[in-house]
Amino acid sequence: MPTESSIGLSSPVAAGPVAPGVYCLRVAVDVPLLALFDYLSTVPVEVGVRVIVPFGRRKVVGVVVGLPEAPAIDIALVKEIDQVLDDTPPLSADWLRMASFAAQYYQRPLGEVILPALPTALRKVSAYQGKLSAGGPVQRLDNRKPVARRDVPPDVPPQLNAEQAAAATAIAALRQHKTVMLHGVTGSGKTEVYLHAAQQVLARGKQVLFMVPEINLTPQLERSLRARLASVAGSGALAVMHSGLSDGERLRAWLQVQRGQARVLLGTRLSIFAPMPELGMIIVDEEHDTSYKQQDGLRYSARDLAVWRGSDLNIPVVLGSATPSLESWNHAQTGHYLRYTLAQRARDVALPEVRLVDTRRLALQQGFSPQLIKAIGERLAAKEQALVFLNRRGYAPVLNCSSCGWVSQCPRCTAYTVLHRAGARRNILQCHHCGHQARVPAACPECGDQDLKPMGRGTQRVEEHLAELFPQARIARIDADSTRLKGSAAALFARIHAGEFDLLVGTQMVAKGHDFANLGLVGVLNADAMLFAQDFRAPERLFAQLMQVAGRAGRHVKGGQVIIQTDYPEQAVYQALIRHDYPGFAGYGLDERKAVGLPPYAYQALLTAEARQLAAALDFLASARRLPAEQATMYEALDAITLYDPVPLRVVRVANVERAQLLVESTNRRALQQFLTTWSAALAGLARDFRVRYNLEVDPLEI
DNA sequence: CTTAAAGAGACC
DNA sequence: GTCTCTTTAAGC
Repeated sequence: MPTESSIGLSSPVAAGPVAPGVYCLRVAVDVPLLALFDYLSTVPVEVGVRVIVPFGRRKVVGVVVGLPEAPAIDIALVKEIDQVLDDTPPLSADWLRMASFAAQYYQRPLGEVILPALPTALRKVSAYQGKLSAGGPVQRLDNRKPVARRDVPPDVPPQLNAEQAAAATAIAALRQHKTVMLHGVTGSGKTEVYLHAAQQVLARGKQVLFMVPEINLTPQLERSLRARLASVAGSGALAVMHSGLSDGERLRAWLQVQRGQARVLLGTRLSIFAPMPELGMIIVDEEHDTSYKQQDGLRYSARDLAVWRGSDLNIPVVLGSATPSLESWNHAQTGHYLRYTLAQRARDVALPEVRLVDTRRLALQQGFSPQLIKAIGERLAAKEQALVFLNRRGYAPVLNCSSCGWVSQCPRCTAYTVLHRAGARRNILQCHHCGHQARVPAACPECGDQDLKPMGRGTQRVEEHLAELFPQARIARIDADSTRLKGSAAALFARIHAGEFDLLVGTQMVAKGHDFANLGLVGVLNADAMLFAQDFRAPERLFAQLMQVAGRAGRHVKGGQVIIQTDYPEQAVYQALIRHDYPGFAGYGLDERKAVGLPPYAYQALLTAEARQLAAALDFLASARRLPAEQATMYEALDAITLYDPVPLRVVRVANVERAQLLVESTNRRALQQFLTTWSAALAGLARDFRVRYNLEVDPLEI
């Protein structure tokens, strides 16, 4: 039977020995079981210490999370631990509290939260085999001194404007937890505010966690952090953490922050789980960015956990964005969050003019309106750069038969395959869901017609067309294909910044973070594709994306301009964009959400099932849906919970697996949590009966 | 009669 | 998840 406190932590106070010289340890191991496991030890061990324990036939690394007075099962069945790996706990009580909260909130076993959060070297038994020192615990955490960083001369902080100064001063003055929303238009200098506030926190001897959505896109941020923080915290005070690090690099960064040698951690979502014993402030830049949500395993929101951790540690949390999530904006509106607005661009450059081109009655040339072509020509003539932006969705070039209407489709997924250029001359069809590749057929497989044409415009075709229109222009294409190789993205952006290109064609990748000095025009070809997506957050995302890509224009050059081609210029999203009016858009969006009872006015969880046959997935979900009513006595406040009908996913089949989902909703977060805890415990058995795989996601971003 | 593949269940 | 034991099916 699972222990009563199977997820929660038990008291960290050492219980007395079970017998003279025998201690009981409650250990979390990385298995998908909602239980903790008790072991015996002949030496006292503290909570937060790693141990090697026998688990079934194998040995695994576990973390001591409790010291119960006695084991939860018959003591005769309890095994003895193999080894103690740490003298002092590398994981503090507050770190374990956060892990425990995440495990409960996201309905996962504690061990599945704790162990994957550790660098691989610290959770692999193999790392310790053969290193046994006789009689005592093995060498635990690496004790090397951090490699001294090359000194960077501290640069001179630019003068803050009044808005920046007010925000920075107020944030730095906070001596207890408060979540601060820093709402600043692109180019308003949010980073300066972060840096100023961070310096104050560092000067008080505290550590700072600085989270960004994607680290590779912001090398300039790392540089300025390094330069600016050196004067306050010394060189070597910055550690960087993201998924692109090697095991060794990750371990070193983890140890540096865990020992307090690094004073600032710059990292992606996974850095929320970094142990920081003297954490004094958490900054979440671009808080609306969906990269903060982990999409597999423990599906946590690093931004939400940052707010929780800040509250638990009683330290300030700063959420910055030009286009905050409606969840965060709502907290600011209701006064839960403190809000500071940066309305002025830091440099003396006006926001770009946003123009809508109504494409309903226009003859488009390969997707380009005459207005956009003309505007591009003008910018090129003025020796400025122009960027053509494409939404990936609905715009990928599928292969189409002009006589029978056949469309290239993936044999394993309910999705079209997309035409790609592989190498110099060969074309292939690739599925974006499962990666399946096929040769381009010589003739239509349905009717034999040889007239197969790509439909829709991928970046490649847009690039080709622009080359025809502007033969003298040097064109760079920036998408997943052209930046596949490691380091190639950085190299391409370096060439762009060096002015080697006149015209840029790109997808989402170009929207984030880049400061193109000479960019005067941004053209958006197919904004509408996202407008009518079934996901209720689609307009919010479209607004954020367009606002962000618009912000690339005219950061330095005067008279920056954005041209958005649309069939629906009257839509609220576009109207708000013209006015650069995020608050207006957010107010409208929140009213809509309130009217239909969507987040942030409701809380959701999504149960997804997959099986070879869709029917099996749907049957499982239908059964899961009936469960609460059938076992009503096990549940509290069932009437606060809405269970919707199971439905197939929009892309039903991926890699020959068919998927369906069931949405759970409540206006009461606590009730939903209670429900999920009871429900999820029953799902494992049910899934085995139906032979389906399933996943329960709390606060899903896409439904 | 032998071997392989698919379920069941524990894991402290 | 991983490992083991048990049952059931396929192979010759």
